[in-house]
Amino acid sequence: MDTRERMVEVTARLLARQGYHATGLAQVLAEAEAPRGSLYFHFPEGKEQMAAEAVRRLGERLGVALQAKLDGKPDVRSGLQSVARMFARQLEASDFTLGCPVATTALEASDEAPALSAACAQVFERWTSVLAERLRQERPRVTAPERVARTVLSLIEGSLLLARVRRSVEPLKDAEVAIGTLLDG
Amino acid sequence: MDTRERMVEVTARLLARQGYHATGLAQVLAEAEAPRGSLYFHFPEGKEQMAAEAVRRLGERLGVALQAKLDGKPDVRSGLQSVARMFARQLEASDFTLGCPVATTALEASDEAPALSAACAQVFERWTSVLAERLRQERPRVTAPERVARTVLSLIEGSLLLARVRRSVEPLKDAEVAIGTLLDG
DNA sequence: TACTCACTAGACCGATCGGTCTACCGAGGT
DNA sequence: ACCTCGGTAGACCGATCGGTCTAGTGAGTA
Repeated sequence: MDTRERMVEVTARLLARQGYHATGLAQVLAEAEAPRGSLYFHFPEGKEQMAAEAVRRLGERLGVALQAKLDGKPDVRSGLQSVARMFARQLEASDFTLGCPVATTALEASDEAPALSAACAQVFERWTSVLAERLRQERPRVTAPERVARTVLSLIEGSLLLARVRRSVEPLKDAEVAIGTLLDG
Repeated sequence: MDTRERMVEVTARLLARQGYHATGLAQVLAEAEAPRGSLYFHFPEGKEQMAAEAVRRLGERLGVALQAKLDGKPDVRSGLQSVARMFARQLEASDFTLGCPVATTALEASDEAPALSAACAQVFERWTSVLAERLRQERPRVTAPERVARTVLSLIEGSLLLARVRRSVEPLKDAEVAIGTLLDG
């Protein structure tokens, strides 16, 4: 794994856990065992550019996982509920430090780091399309699958936020139930 | 308004807009027109303590507003939908810089600032109870109003996050519809 | 007047921030 | 052998971070 790769990977991990501002370049470089010079060679625009790249990677990785979960289950509903359970497991296993990998960064960036914010928006957009596409495919007659997808994503994001702060997976369990209501109720 | 008051007020405003790490003491002190010494007189534990106080204030303020909205509408459903619309208005009016006033801080604090994180948790708890209480009162037979309240709060928080990042109130409009489904569907 | 004490005022601290700069290394081409 | 050049290495920069410290101020009390 080359230096650039290691830097992106480390940054991604740190962004997911502690967000943008709490992640210093010194920490990234130490964990990636890379010198400072390499950072500005690979990312001429500096920290924000590297973070944007890391966010895109996190987004794609989770996008693929999401796709897989949805394809691996008989219907969208159970697929989404299994996603909620996956997040619950991840939260507990990480002592409530790993929720949505980009949420913290997305909020931090939203009014001072346009490039980073754009990367986050792009990631959310992708997740929404994955979900909407699967909805369209399973339920051809549903109107506005994008809206349904966005609503479910909102619910999951919100419950991840509450769960993390509360240090309890209850909000995710509630969301799991609510997903059923939203899709079929 | 005394010095302490001004500091809390300024901190609250800045936390809502830019979060915890992006809010430096220098900025707070400048905007509050207070000297550095006063900060550590009023908040011996420093920045985190002051931020926790500001978060509690933000929480109570929004809690009261929430209560008022719910009491001022004929039923919980229309009350909550009006809350969603209020947030949509606020987001647009602020050029998408003002969503949930504590969400950014809550995520940032969740794994490195326990006192601050606790204040955030407390705030979310309060909002949940306000909503649950109103639910219990309007629909005595509903089971687990706390769960319903938490679910709706998750949905609103998530849609505020998406809306802010997307710079569009669409997610909030979708949430408004979904609130109806969750409560009555 | 003299003493107290809650509070203001801001100089100062070491640490860390993100970013720049120059020197260097080493594989590939000629 | 020599040069080029993609990339490493890390010293160094000014700015800013949160926090500490001492001096001073001013209203209240005896």
